[in-house]
Amino acid sequence: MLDIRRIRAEPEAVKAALARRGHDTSAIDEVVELDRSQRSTAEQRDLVRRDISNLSKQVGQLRRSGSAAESDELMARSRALGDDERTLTARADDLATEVREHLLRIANTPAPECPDGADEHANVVLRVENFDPDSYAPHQRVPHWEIGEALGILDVERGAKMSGSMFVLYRRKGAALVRALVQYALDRNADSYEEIRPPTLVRTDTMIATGHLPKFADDAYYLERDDLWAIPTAEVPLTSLARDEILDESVLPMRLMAHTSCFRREAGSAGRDTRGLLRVHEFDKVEILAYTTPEQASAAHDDILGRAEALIRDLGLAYRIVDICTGDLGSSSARTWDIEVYAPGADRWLEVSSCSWFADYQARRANIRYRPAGQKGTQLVNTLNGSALAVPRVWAALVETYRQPDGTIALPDVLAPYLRGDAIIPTA
RNA sequence: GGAGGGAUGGCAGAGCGGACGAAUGCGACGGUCUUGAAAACCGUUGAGCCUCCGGGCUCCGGGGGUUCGAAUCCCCCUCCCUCCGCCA
Repeated sequence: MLDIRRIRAEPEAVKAALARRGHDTSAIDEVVELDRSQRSTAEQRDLVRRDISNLSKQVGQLRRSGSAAESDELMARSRALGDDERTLTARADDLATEVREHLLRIANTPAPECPDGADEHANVVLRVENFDPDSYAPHQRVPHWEIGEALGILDVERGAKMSGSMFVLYRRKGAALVRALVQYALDRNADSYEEIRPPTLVRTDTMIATGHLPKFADDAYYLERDDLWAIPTAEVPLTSLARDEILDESVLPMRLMAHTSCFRREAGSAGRDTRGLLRVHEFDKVEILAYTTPEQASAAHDDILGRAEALIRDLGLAYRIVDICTGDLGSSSARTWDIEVYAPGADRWLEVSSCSWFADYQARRANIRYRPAGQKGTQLVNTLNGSALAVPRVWAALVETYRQPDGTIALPDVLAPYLRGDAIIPTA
């Protein structure tokens, strides 16, 4: 969430920044007003509390020195203040809750460099790599759902039978390829990212910390009986790893990575991209994430993008880097770069990575701070993360790109060690 | 799932309802001493909010309650530990 003091100090600047996203800014005016009453109510409450506390101290002293009549009188006066205190406290608490509820629903302000635009059409393609639309042969122009079925490596029908549409089942070398991609991504980042294997079911607070709740509850799977949420990305547990903690500056930047299943209801996109692996409810992903000081954030953002890009590049896929515009930016993010991979069979660009800088927006929700060396006090960290590798769409692009004239698939050699030495997927 | 024990500052660990934001130890930081370091000694050392910058308020796992006054008493919840049961 945003800093209430910043909103208080420069409401117009914050409104202007949110307007770049196309968001309604009336919530800012409301929160400013609520905050004003909250503070004045809290101040009145504090004054009453001070009086009660002073009277109580005197009562204690009088009791020891034995003036019962005097202490009885002070007790009566203090008791009378109790009602005021309760009323003011209740009012101040209600207002504080309202302020927080507003703040939790206000998006992050986009970075100044973020391109302006209303929706994804205004995203800016920064670079296109390894792509020549005329270089694809007819045997590569077959969509992966057809290839997958023909080779017996992707079973959409059985997936739907056991779990419903948009749940898929990988088989044989298709399943091995999932595992191979996961391990490839983990191994390539093990030099500076600590591997974590977090829970995939988390509490509500954990979902709030990253900004996935309260606003986007419909997008997540929820287990009512146990009050737990299925994570949509490993970003969720990894961001809560340091929740409510004060880190030593020497541990920053703190880099983490995790392979998890990710669960998405895709409530808003029913009927869209339903073929094959374009959009599925459950998928594997390797996420990389960093906690940094504000000064380290920019370099960490470059590092995350660079690592995600290197994985795709070394798989030999065609891809492009996209600068997400203000209208398409995720609500917690200040700046996001996507990597999209070209799938020649589906003939589409598929988003396979999203590398985001959240500034201190998530850190404030999650209360993650550090002690700047040599200074007293604490400061909020910055958080950043990116998908190192999201399996299904990369799987799809690989299978389509590397399909041979004879229908087999010759995967890139970098994956061979993870496929028991054999990067060929034979015809069934 | 059943029975019992616990949760206090960076860590360890005290804390008869009033002088407790909290003893003590360790750690960390600053200083003295030393060629330098160690040891010793002295001092400092939780977080947050508001402020008319004088100060005020909150926080002892979380939430309610009793009281003039709660770390301390009562109730509920969460988590941790021990034992039993079940189990990959």
